[in-house]
Formats: sequence, C-alpha cells, structure tokens
Amino acid sequence: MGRSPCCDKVGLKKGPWTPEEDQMLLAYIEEHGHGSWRALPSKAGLQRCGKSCRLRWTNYLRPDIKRGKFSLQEEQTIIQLHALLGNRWSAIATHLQKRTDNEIKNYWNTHLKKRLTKMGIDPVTHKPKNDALLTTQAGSNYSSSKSAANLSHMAQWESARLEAEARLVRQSKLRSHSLLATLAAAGSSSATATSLKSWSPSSGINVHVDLESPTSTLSTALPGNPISSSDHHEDDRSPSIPHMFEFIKDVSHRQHDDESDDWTVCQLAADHHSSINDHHNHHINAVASGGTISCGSSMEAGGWTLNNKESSNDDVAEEGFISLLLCDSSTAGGGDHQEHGCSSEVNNNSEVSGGGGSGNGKNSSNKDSSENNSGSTTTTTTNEHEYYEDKNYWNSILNLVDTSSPSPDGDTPIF
DNA sequence: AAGCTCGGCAACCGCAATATG
DNA sequence: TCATATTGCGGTTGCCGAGCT
Repeated sequence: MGRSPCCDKVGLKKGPWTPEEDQMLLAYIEEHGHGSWRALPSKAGLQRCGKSCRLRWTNYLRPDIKRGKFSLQEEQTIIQLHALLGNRWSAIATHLQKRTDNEIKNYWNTHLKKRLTKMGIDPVTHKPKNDALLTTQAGSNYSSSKSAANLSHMAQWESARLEAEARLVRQSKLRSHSLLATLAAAGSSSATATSLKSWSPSSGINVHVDLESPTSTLSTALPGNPISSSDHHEDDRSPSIPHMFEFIKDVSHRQHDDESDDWTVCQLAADHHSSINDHHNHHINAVASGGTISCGSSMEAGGWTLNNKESSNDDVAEEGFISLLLCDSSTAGGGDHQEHGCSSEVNNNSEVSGGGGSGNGKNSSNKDSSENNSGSTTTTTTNEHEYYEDKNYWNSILNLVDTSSPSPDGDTPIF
C-alpha cells in the first residue's frame, strides 16, 4: 500500500515535547476534539506530524492516564494476560485501566521480563526454563526452544480461543434447542418456536430469551446447562492455556525456596487459587456478534441469558472471552467446575475492576476505557481490540457446530 | 569532580489493518 | 474493485538521569 510517511516533511519538529506544545495540543483537543490527526497539527499551530500528536495524546496527555508505579496487582494482571496474549500490548492495556500499551510494554521489557528471567522463567512461554529444556531434550517435535515458544503461544491462544468460542456457541444452542422443546411441550406457538429456532447471534432477530432466572425450570433442568459438570469434564481436550496457571502454581511452591526476590509470584498464585475456591459469582459475558450470551450470576444456578441486540458489543465480547479463558484455565486441573468460579485476577484486581476496588474513575477515551459494572465481580467493558472481527464469524462457528453431532455431553469434535 | 555505564521511558519508525472516495 | 488516506500497533531507538568508579 503506497503510503507516504507522515513525518518526512521538512520543518516538522521531532523529539521530546515541550510544555508549550503539550498545552497547545491539549487546548486544541479539549476544544475541538482531535478529529483528523493529519489535519490537527496545522489547526493547532503545532510543528509536528499528526502521528506524533496522536502518540503524545494517547501516551501522555490523555486525562485518563494513570502514571507512576505499577501495583502488584497490575503486575499480576500483565503477567497473566501476557501469558494469554503474548506481546499484544494494546489488548493487555484494555484490561489495565488508565495504562497505555506503551507504558505496559515498557514496563514489561524493563521490569517484568527481567524478573521472570531472573527467576528462571521463560518470559515468552511463561514456563520454567527447565521445562522447555526438558521438552526439547525429550525429543519434542519442536526443533528449538524458540520455535517451541512461539508455537506454544500461538497454539495455546488459538486452541483456547476456539474451544471457548465453540463452547459458548454450543451451550447457547443447547439452550435454545432446549427452550424450543420446552416451549413446544408447553404449547407455545409455532411462530415463537420458529423465531427462536432461527436465532443466531448475528441474525438480528428481535427475540429476547431470558433464561437468567436461577429458579426457572429452563435454567435448572436443562441437560444442556452451559456450565454443567459434564460439559466441563473435558480435560482430555483442555487447551494448553492452563499451563500458565500450572506454572504459577509451581512458582508458588518454588517461591518458598527462593526468597531472594521481594516480588512474589506466589502471591499471585495464592490469590488465584483462593479465588477459584471462593468465587461463585463470577460472570461470564460473551457476545456473539449481535447477541449477548451471558453466564449469569451464579455458576451453580446456571444462569444464562441470551440477549439479542441490534448492535454488537464487541468490547464486551473480548472481556467476556478473556474472562472465559481465565475461567477455563482455572478449571483445567479437574474437579467440579461448578464449584469453580473464574479466578480472573484481572477482574478481581481492585486496580482494574470495580469489584470493591478503588474508584477507577471512568473516563472517556479512545482507548482503555474499560467500564466497571458496579456490583459485578467481573464485567468491564472494553472499547477496542476485538477478536471477533468478522460479522459472519459466529455464524461460521454455529455452522461448524451444526454439522457436528450435537452431543449433550459437549464432546463435539470441533477441532 | 569528572567520566562512564546502565536502566527507564518517551518518542519514533514502519508495517498492517481499516476506512474512504 | 481499487487506490489512497488514516489509524492502530509492536518493535526499536535514543535521550536523560541515577549510580558507580
């Protein structure tokens, strides 16, 4: 794509910004908004390229930026999300309110990566380096630890992503089918059944099926309970994403042997496991394009709503998916999943989520404007970096699931 | 006190994705 | 549909201050 560099014009200033320039940019944006970044410098009287202005605003001048030392919880969140997402700093920043991707990236490179390395942990794979070594020595298919690391990350992410998505869709479909059956049995009109049957996340059909009530027979008696134990006893298919939590657990033990670093991963692990055991109110929100699937207030209750919306809410989708991944990870070690809420350090992070945390003043921003839902242990709303980019994405998954035998035990051979 | 080294961070670079005409 | 403009993002650079010799 032939694109001329924006900063190659003669006479444009580069380098550090002066307070005067900051003031000019700030004043202009406060009054007019940034509009087109390309046009902004001339309008604001700045001898800068638009890109430089945008970066300055995004990384420094924005009023909703938190600066200063990272808290332990923020560090934990970064590490966890990095294990999940790799170097996708913007995605990670979405879950760290008031922190920019650049700041997180810098902090990772200058602090966290070194600490992990120092502790004998591969900052790429988030596994103890010995493990990687053993894997390689044991005749792994990977030719090198480096390639293994890369593949590991990609495979972990993709596998977990696909499985989570498929599970969401499968479960929502089971819900829908079960509801259909129930409605049919109850003598519901065929028209209603038809409309429900034709529901798809992207259909845009204005049908609101509320299965949220824990006391509803629909919610409690359906075999396709989305968080049913049968559905979650799929450890043989579990993605490798839980490695990071296993690793954290390992580190929590080894921390007892290595007290040299005041920075403690064991704290992270402790919090994690604590929340596994204690959390029963975690919400999973996942939005298919045009439709909301939310696992409601209680896993045990199997609360489950399908909210078909005109406009998609992709930011919630991402948040929900991250939550789902974390939740999935937390349960990968076996056991009764209904007993496990999502650990989600991200969402329990008082710095990050509203759950009993500090104010987290909400701000309008073009980035990182995650919203905390008051009273909810989870849900923040994010604004960008969507993983569900394709309008037909969920339809494709639905079709994929459709072609598979819809087994109630959730062993649909999707992968 | 001067010079050197190193770490932290703001800013830049360039590619990719997306929007627009 | 294509070309171009714009924006987003991740990697990298270089400045600056703190600490050390």
